[in-house]
Amino acid sequence: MNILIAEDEKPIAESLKKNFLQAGHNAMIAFDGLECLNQLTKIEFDVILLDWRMPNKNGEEVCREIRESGNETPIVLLTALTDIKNKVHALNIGADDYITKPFSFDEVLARLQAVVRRYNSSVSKIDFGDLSLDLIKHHIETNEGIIKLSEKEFDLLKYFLDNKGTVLSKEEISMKIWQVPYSPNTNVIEATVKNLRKKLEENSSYKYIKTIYGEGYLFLDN
Amino acid sequence: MNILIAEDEKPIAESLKKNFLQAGHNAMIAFDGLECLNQLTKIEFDVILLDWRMPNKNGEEVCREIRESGNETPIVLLTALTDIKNKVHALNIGADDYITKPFSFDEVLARLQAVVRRYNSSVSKIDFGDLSLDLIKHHIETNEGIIKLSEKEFDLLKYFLDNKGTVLSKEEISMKIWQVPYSPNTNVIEATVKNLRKKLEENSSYKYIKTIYGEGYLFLDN
DNA sequence: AACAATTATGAAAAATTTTTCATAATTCCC
DNA sequence: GGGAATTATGAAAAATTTTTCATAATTGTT
Repeated sequence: MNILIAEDEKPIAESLKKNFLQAGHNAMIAFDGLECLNQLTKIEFDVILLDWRMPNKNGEEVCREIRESGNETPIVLLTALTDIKNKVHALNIGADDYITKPFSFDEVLARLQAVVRRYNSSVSKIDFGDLSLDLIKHHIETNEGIIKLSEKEFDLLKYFLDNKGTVLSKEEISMKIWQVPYSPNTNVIEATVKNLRKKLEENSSYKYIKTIYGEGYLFLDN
Repeated sequence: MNILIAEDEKPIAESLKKNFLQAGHNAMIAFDGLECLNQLTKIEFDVILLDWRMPNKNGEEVCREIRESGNETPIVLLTALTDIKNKVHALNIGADDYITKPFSFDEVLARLQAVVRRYNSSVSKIDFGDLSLDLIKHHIETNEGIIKLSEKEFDLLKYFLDNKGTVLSKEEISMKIWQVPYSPNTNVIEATVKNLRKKLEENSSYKYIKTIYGEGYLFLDN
């Protein structure tokens, strides 16, 4: 996991970082609110551990600004306050969880992992190469914008993504996407592959769909 | 929200119930672990508030059994222990959150709502009436089978479901579904509503989409 | 290299979805 | 109840998607 620690108390921040590294994760420290927001524009984190009290924008402001910018990275608030109103409040301004100081490192890690687990299972996108398939909106998102997909193109791409790295025969593709046994007197599959390839290759430098002569198609990420 | 309170201390359970009802929710009490499991086989709840210490199976056992039965209803544990090991443990046996006693009612409610919100956003189907919209496959599932939806029908239905109970003006619908400001010299909205209504009403006895004359459309479940 | 089998592709045809149009039905308000 | 405004609807037109067709290009085999 890639963790951003936003905490102005140096000993706490560094002890957390040390423990995260030891547990096999990656962690960076931001010593105030502005630095935290700044880091987020540059690097993508899996989770943000955010102190409630910080110089240059406090946790609440930072939390709100993160959400307003459309960033949905899970946030866990670290609060020294026992004041319950703030805890309740935290969940309402877009934080995903909070931990009351003093805390044990085990508790912090368990909370972060729980929050990340929930977030990942709630995400309805599949990333591949430099593209991302939105499973709800049925389109591809790129750095440049949106690629619209027809229904058949979406179904085929999703099938490829669900089976990347394995060769899919025309028989399998036909059953899954057209719900009919493969028949050689149509070439809808080839035609659809062609159109999907075109959309992918016009928007990415990767060549995702390989042809395995005599066997089928193979989808690769890299 | 439909809430199951599993708590053996009568005053606590009943005070919680009273407060939930007052806040406009529905709540039932199970006074021990077995009763809790029993209730769950009969009624579907939105969230379970589970005391850690209970006669006839404690919170941990109940939590584990609920998950083993395939039930994914969000669970919030209520724990009198300050023992951190148990808190960490709670998240690992399938609970979604926990609250340490003593708690304020506001905190309990905020936690429950946060957990339910997260759960709902992680689910890829939206149930309404006797139908269910599959957000990935873009079709409706009924007891009798599948209703295919065109893209515009899906978008519109999802928009209705995301805003059920509130009147949506044609201006709002036009912006959201067609990405253009509403114009009275087209009637695509009416036409699409008509087609969607037809599919819904051919497959359900509910009349989901109400017309609010001069204001817009209102989607209702019941 | 030559041949057969397989895959790719542009363009046309067919099918479906989306939108428009003309008109009917309903609601609101006096 | 009558009239204006709003909404509903069937059918046609337009746009898009899906499939087919004819042919080109590529691959594996000998």
